[in-house]
Amino acid sequence: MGGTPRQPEPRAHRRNARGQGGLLATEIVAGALAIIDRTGSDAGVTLRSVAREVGIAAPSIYPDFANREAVILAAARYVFDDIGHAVEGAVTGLEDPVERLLAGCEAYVDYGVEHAARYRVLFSRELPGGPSGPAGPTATVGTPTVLLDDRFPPAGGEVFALLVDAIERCADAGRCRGDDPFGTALGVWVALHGMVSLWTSLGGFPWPDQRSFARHLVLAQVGIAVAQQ
Amino acid sequence: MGGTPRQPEPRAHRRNARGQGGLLATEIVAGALAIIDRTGSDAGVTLRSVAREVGIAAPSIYPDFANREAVILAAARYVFDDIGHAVEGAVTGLEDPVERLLAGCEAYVDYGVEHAARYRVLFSRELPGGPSGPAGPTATVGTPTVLLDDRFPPAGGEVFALLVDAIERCADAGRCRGDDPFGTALGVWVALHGMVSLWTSLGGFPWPDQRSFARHLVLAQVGIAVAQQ
DNA sequence: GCATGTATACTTACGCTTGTAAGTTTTTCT
DNA sequence: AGAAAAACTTACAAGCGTAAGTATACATGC
Repeated sequence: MGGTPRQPEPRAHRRNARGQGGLLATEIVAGALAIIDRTGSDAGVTLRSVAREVGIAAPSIYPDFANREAVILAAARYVFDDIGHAVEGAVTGLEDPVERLLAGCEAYVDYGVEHAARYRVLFSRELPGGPSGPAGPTATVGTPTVLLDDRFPPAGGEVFALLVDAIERCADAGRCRGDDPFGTALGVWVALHGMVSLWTSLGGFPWPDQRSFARHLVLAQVGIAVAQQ
Repeated sequence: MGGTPRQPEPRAHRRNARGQGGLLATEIVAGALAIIDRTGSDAGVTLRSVAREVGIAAPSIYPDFANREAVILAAARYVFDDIGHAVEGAVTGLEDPVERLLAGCEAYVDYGVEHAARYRVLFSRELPGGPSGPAGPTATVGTPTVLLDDRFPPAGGEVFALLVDAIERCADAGRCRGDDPFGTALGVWVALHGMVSLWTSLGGFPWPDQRSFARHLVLAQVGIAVAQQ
C-alpha cells in the first residue's frame, strides 16, 4: 500500500496552556472531520492519521478519547450541531410558516449534499444514547402522539425539534393538519434524509433539480397540495 | 488488537472441479455477506477475513476479484438482486394496483430493516456505473419526464423499475396521478430509503409501527389521501 | 490404466499500518 | 525553583494488501 515513503512526522503542534489540555480535543475532532472531508468516508480516520493531521503523536489522543470510535462519534456530534446551526441560520427572520419550514428543509438538504462525506458518517453506524430501554414515547402515524421528552433524542435531536416546531407553526396558522406534528415531522425527516443519502450515493442518477425536489418531498409529506410549476 | 491468539487457519475448502473455478467467486461473496451480517458493517471485510470465512488462502481471491473493494461491490450487487427478488415475491398474485404498490414497498422496507447491515453497505459509498456523462435523461418533478433508458440505472435499477411500473399501474387504473411516474417513484424510493436508513441507525428512536409508517410514506408521496386508521 | 497439461488453490514473504502500553521529556504556572 | 500537566518517544504484537513461486488434483488423450 505504498504511499509517501515515510514522512518524518512533523510536529507542528504548539503545546496548550496548563489546564487547557482539553483544547486538543477540539483540534482532534477538527482533524477527523478534515480527513472525512478529504477521503470521503470515515475509513481513513485512525488514531495515527488524526494525529498526523493535528500535528501530535498518536498516543496523545488517549487522554481525550478512549479510542478511534469515540473520536468519530464526537465528530458526528459536531456535525449534528453544525447542521442545526445551518438550519437555524436559514430560518431566522422568515415569518411565513410554510416558507420557514421549506427554507429549513432546503438548508438541511444543502448541508447534506454539500458535505456528503460527513453527512454519511452520521448514519453509517448505530448511534447510541436513545431511550431504547423499557419505556419512552412511541410515535404513531395518523393519530396524535406523545411529544419528545428530555431523554429523546440522542443524536440529531435538536435538528428534529426544529422541524417539529416548524410544522406546529404551520398547523397553528391553519396551513396544514395539526393532529400529529411528531409523526408529520418524522415523515419529512425520513424523506429528506433519504434524498440526501441517495443523492450522494447514486451520483450517476438523473436527479431532478435539488431545490424543487426537496420542496416537493416536504409538501407531499406535510399534505400541502404540490403546486404545478 | 489481540483477539484469538493465532489460529492455524483451517483449510476446510474443497477444491472445485476444473472449469468451475468461478464457483469460488460465489463463495467469496457469500463469505463477505456473512461477515457483514455478523459484524454489522463492511469494515471487517478484508481479503484475509473473507478467505478465513470461506476456508481458502487470501491470495486465492485474486483470480476472481481485483481487490477488497471489488468483493464488496459484488456483494452489493448481490444484495440489490436479493431485494428485487423479495419485492417481486411480495407482489406476485396481487391484482389491485395500490395494494400491489404497497406490498412491494413494505417488502423493500422489511428487507432493509431485517438485513440492516447489508442494506447499509449499499449506500455507504458512491456507487459506480451511472450515466454521469454528457447526457442521460434528467428527471423533473411536477412535469412529465423521460423514462429510464438502457444505460440507467447502475445499481438498484431493477428494483426501481419495479416501482415505476407499480406506480404506472396505479395511474392507469385512475388511482393516482399519472403525469410523472418517474418523479413519483423517485419520491417514494427516497422516502422508503430514508425510513430504512434512519430506522436502522437510530435504534433508540420511538419509531411508530413499521408497516403503517411505510404505507403512510408511500401514500403521501403518491398523493393518495391517507386513511385515518 | 496411466502420463500429462492446466486450472485451482496454497505457501511464504515483504513492507506497511494499526492500536496501545510504558516510560520520558518538555512546557507552563505558581 | 519546583510541581504538575501536556505531550513525546519508543516499542510490541498484531493485521493488512499483495507479489512470487509452488503444490495438487482433475480431465483428457494415449
